[in-house]
Amino acid sequence: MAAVDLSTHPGHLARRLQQAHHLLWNTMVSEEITSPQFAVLNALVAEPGLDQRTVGERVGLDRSTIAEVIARLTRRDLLDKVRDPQDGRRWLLRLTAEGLRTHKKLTVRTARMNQVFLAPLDADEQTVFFDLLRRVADAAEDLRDAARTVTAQGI
Amino acid sequence: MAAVDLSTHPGHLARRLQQAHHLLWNTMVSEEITSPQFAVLNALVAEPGLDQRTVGERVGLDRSTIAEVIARLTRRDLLDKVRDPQDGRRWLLRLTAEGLRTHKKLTVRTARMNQVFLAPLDADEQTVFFDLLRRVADAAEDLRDAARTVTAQGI
DNA sequence: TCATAATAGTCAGTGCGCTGAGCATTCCTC
DNA sequence: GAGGAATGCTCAGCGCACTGACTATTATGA
Repeated sequence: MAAVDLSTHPGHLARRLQQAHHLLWNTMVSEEITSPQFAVLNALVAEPGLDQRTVGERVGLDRSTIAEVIARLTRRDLLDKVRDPQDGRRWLLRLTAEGLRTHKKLTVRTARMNQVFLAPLDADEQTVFFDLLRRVADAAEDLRDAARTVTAQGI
Repeated sequence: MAAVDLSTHPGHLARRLQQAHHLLWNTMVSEEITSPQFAVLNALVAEPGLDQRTVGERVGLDRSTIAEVIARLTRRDLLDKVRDPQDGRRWLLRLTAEGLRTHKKLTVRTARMNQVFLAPLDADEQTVFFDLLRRVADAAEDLRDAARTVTAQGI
């Protein structure tokens, strides 16, 4: 009887928002390529030859997750991994021709999907929506980085 | 060269928001009980004796996922499953004393966490934030339901 | 009443996302 | 130049989340 109203819980809303997005993505963009996979393709269009860790940083995925995502994209022949001759620890990543084509195709569909997704909001509200979302996410990420620095110092 | 700015993609922002939330949850609420697990406990505090499918509906999880979440909570002795004597297909769910205690404890911590999470926004902005998030998520869920109805009719 | 449909739940398979441990390579410093 | 720290990556393990196929049970209706 002390139950809480989940609709005032940002975490619950964030999860529902992502589920809704995932569903729309599957029907309007692609059933093969996921949204995080598209983010990786996009990062490599912007900066070809990035290493794995940096790509992960760009799209917000940790080292383990980015490795799996990249493995799937490589399996689909959408990108190539090459050892960095300057640093034998790094894999340098680059889209294949097929990867470029896929990125181009999905960019168009993604734009369409975003319109549908945001249709309930008018233009001003969309601007506010992005602003608020970004500010909350950025602040929480700063908290994380701060916590990591502190624990890394053994405090 | 035709790369897109991901910060204008609601799906990407939703994912980052959830990651940020997950992290804060782990540090401020619990490393054992996850946010979806708490949502299930909460639903059963509000309505004890619900069946699995209905709980899933309340918290926004499909039948497969809710089954796993409930299995974990059962393993931790936070809830009991009993066959419905009226309908042998159903499992009726009810919190244990331990489950109730855990819910109570986490409710307090969750409130604290939400304050920190939303701290970057002032009170008015928080209201707008919830409103926009809810409207987008609701609309997308309606789209899903519509799509399901249509495909179920074989159109 | 008896076949069929609908419903609740399980199971297998795929993918995202995290932590912690471990390996190889490179960098730094003495 | 050699030892130790830092870095890039992999691997194992856990948990969320979905679909599609399956089982068991109940409901429906000719």
